Amino acid sequence: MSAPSLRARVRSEMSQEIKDVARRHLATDGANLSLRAVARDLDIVASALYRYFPSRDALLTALIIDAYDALATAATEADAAVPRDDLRGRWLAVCRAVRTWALAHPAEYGLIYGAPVPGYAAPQDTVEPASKVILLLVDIVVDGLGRLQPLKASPLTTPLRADLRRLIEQRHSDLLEERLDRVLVAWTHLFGVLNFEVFGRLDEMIEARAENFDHHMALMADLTGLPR
Amino acid sequence: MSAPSLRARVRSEMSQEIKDVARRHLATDGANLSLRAVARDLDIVASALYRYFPSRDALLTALIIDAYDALATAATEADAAVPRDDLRGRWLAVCRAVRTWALAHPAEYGLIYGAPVPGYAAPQDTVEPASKVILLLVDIVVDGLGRLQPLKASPLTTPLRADLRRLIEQRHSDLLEERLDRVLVAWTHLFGVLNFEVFGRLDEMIEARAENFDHHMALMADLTGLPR
DNA sequence: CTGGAGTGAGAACAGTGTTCTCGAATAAGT
DNA sequence: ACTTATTCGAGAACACTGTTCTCACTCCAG
Repeated sequence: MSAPSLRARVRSEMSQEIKDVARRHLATDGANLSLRAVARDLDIVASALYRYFPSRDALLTALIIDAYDALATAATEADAAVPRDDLRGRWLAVCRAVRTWALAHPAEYGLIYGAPVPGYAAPQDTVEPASKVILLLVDIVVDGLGRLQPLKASPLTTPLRADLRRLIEQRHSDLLEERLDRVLVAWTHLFGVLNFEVFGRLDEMIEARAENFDHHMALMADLTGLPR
Repeated sequence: MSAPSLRARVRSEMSQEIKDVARRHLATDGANLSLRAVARDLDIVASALYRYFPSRDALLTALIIDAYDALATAATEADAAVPRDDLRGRWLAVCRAVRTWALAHPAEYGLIYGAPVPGYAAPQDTVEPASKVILLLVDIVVDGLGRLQPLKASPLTTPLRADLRRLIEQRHSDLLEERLDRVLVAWTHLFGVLNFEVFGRLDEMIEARAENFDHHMALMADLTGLPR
């Protein structure tokens, strides 16, 4: 669409460069990101950053959104690379992609799945990319309707069933509440294992991390009723 | 024993008071804890804090240790209040106690189960209280040996089995590798749900939080083979 | 060609963790 | 009981931080 106005182009390039440097600092300093240090690396004075991001929080928010997006595309691409009817293959591919990304970018993972800073309200821009992974898992199960294994009974209480019903109607898929429940269990577990692994809670306990992860996610596939 | 030397007593009282104030600040400011703000609340100058804690990190470490201890005793007491042979009752009591504590102290929970700051190595003092919850869960299962339900097959790879074997021998209990594996799955899941709930990832998804939690942990009890 | 917008530099302000020095108070040793 | 040593808090100082303002300079549009 017409001229991106050279100035606008170098501007977005500069924004990108700032985020890249900030990301690099994130990896070593964690969430205590120093604007002045970022500026130094860019041979720029700190106040100049404010032409691109109105505050430190805004920069962090941009990094958070980027992280969600990167994770989502990694998972989506992994899913797309597996034949549609290989449900377990897709399931494992998505889970492994999430893990691979998380291990490759621990600081950014911590930014989005660690403890949020109190008072920092996640902007609306983050909710859509944040829900991408669970939607992928749901899609896999939906694609398997008719071939899924029956679930061992585990009764849902009425209020919980209502929550599930609401979620199903929002996306107007036609899953049973029990089935969606299991997907949510699996989704919860996925990030439970990853938090433990990325945050170092498995150190000196489990050495066979990859095997452990695959095993956990296979159990979750069973629990969800994916056919073998 | 003997004389706690009045000076040592007021010293430990002061340390306690500092931690209390710091805890209060933690709840509102998150991990960016300001020493000077804490000092102000105590009508003390910031440098005076260094008589009690050699650095800000040291104060945070003390808070972390306290948090682990508080969580561990909450869980232990909950377990002790249920008849020994009511395995599922004990299981649910422990899980609920962890949840209750986490929801009552979200900032401290985030401190110990959120993303760790890079470069901050958890001191040795934290590993023992940190493993208390999983040990409680293991104990419940061990107390049920002979009454446990057989596990649906889900083969363990050799390296993973070796990890589990090593853990079993460290504590010289006589669990099967498969059984310990399920306890670890349940343990992982416990903190997976709690991270989601405490860090707000269930907002606008699940309203029936308590029911959801109980349901998840009951599923984990099933998966571990606790008799009904 | 000229006004206006976009950009970066620099100074300034309030806040931070940390170190050091210096009196005052308290405990310990003789 | 008197002196010596230790502990404590205050205060100043240093090197940082995020943020705001003002001031030049450059670029593009009318």
